[in-house]
Amino acid sequence: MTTRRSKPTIYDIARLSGASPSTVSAALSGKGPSRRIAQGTVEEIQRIATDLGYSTNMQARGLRQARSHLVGMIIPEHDNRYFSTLSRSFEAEARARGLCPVIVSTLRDPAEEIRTVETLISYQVDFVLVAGASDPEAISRLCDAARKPHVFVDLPGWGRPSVVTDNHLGAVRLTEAVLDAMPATDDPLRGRPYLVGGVPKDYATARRIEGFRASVTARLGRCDDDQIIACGYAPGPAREAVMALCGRLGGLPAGLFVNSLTAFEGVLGHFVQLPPDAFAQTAIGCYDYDPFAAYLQFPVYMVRQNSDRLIETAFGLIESGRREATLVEIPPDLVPPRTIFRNMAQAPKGARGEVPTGTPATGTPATGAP
Amino acid sequence: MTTRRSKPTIYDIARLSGASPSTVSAALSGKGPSRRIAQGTVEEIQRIATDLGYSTNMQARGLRQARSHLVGMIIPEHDNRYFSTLSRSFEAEARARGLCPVIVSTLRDPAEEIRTVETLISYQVDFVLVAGASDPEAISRLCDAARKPHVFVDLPGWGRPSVVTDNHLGAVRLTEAVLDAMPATDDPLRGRPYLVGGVPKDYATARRIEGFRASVTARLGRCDDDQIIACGYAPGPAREAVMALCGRLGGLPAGLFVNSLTAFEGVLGHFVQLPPDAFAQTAIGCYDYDPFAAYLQFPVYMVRQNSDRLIETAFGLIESGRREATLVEIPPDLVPPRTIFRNMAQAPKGARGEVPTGTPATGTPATGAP
DNA sequence: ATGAAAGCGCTAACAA
DNA sequence: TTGTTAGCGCTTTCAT
Repeated sequence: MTTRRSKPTIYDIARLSGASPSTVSAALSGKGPSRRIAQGTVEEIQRIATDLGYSTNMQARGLRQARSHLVGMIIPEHDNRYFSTLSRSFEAEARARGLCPVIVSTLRDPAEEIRTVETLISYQVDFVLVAGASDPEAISRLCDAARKPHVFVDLPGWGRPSVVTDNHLGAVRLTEAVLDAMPATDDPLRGRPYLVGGVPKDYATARRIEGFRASVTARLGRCDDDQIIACGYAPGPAREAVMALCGRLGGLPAGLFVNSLTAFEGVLGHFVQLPPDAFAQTAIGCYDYDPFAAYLQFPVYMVRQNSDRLIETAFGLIESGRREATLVEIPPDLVPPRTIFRNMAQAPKGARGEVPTGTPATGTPATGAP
Repeated sequence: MTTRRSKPTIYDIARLSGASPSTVSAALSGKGPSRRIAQGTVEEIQRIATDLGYSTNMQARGLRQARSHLVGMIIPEHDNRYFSTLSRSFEAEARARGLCPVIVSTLRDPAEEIRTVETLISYQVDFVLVAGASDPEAISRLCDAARKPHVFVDLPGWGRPSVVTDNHLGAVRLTEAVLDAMPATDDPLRGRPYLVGGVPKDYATARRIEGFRASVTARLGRCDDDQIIACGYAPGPAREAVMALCGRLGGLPAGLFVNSLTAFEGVLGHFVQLPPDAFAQTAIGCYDYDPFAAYLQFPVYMVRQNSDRLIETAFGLIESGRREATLVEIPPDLVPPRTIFRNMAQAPKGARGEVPTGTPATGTPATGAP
């Protein structure tokens, strides 16, 4: 094959095959049968195309068809195991449909969110999934103006098709696990569980707080406002918040519900300062799952959202063409700790007694021990 | 603003403003000055555009300009802290240039790599960054045929512009940290460090093995082949490999160099089966960094690659127009453990004596302790 | 300082 | 079974 000076087009193939451009186009996009092109012609055209290293110019096709076969998703950040898992699911689902996934993060910046959605629209993406948006309504306005189908994931849009985790259920399960694991204390302040992290105006956080409150109230009779410390998602403030809390209580609380992985990173930033036995009297849970976080020194209960189902459902909503208010809730899983505390026989003083059972935390089931 | 039946184009704006489409085009793409359009005209056009909610159709622009303003990057997987950090850097760099980032993962499947590159090319991406490719030469052939500038990141391409971490240096540093932390043992087999994970034919793994061997040989006089267990990147095989190793040695080795985060996930899958004091006599290091992995029960030394510099440099190479063989190596950082073992005063029996210093492992510096 | 016209590569109607 | 034609929305000469 000689080096061409520019990319081959269907006109090159038309010339070489003696067929017309439209025949080439049809043959190359699998429309041979419906256009009833002769088998031989199709094969000849394909052969030449392969020879030439031809590939369809998707911009031209997209311009003509008024769509792009691109599908967009916006997420707050890439380097977060929850969102990167959503990305994985989104890619799989897009590919299964022959679409090209475009995943862009917004760093939780509302202005960046808007700009990103505008960009995706100007590339004529076929539709967009919006995960963890901070201003859903602004996004919906934009998409509506451009007639872009869109579905909210993780955080619901107002009166829009949305698919979210059953945050209430997840929070209840996590809170109950923490309550079960909490040691009894006489100290009235340290004896209560606390929730740290999240943005109260976010639907997800609000629902989790409700679940937390409900569980705590059911178990302990009450849940006070100072048990809720919604200091945002970022690690820094979460670290400060936990530090302040520990200062206030004179030590770690008996129970801690951390509301996101990023907040948990911050919490660990404080924990690293504490002596090892500080954790013996504390039960810890984290909403969202990260395999490494599941292996920390102290047992951590985690909530794993069902990424595949969230995304599948979102694609389903898009394809159903729904535009009315719809809120689908997907139940998450509670993942018990997978720490070395599992083997109780050799557990050091200070380790607590639960032997977690339940499903393994990663795909690789733990079999056989020495 | 009334609801339009389809997206407004420059022709709508032309009609409304009385200007011609070409004037509108120029005014809207900042070419007012060079085309010397009257200030007033430009402003009027912009006003109407805003009114209409106009946004450029990038497919049409791209078709005309024979480029897309899209830039592609392929990575092996999204849900891996190393690659997701590369994604973050890539996005930042793309945005700084007014380009739209398209990041697609290939799940380490060579066929998927090829398909993905073909897809990116058919969307006329301006250039592509290739991270962690398993078949760089095939990718280069494709890109060359399409005259697509491309740079390899993380794993070099053969005779192509590439920017990689200084794997040798990183491995030497990590190995030395492990060697320093290794307890002395009489057992000749357990007393040696082992390297687990990676693909020997990968350049990165090969260089790391070289570094490992060099350090081990310098310190211990020799390094045998059975100390290198390159069982791939996936968690499952890594878990099996470590399990087998422990079986062979009758316990954990004194030193363990894990060659990737995914392999480390597998290693932990085995560790979870072991009694807590099993780790007292082992020094552990992991190539690549994950904040949660940095907080595990036992101290873990980690190598953090400089994502921002890798990506910046890659963009630089693209922009310089280089096509010849170039290999830029970026030195990585050694991140000391940030475990609760830091506070030595209260460290339990079995904890080792180093108080790690050096740079904090996350962006949030650890200040003030209770 | 601005307009007219051509054309990027493709597909969809309509002819034949 | 295939070819002809028009046009998607934009940018870019070239004219004025």
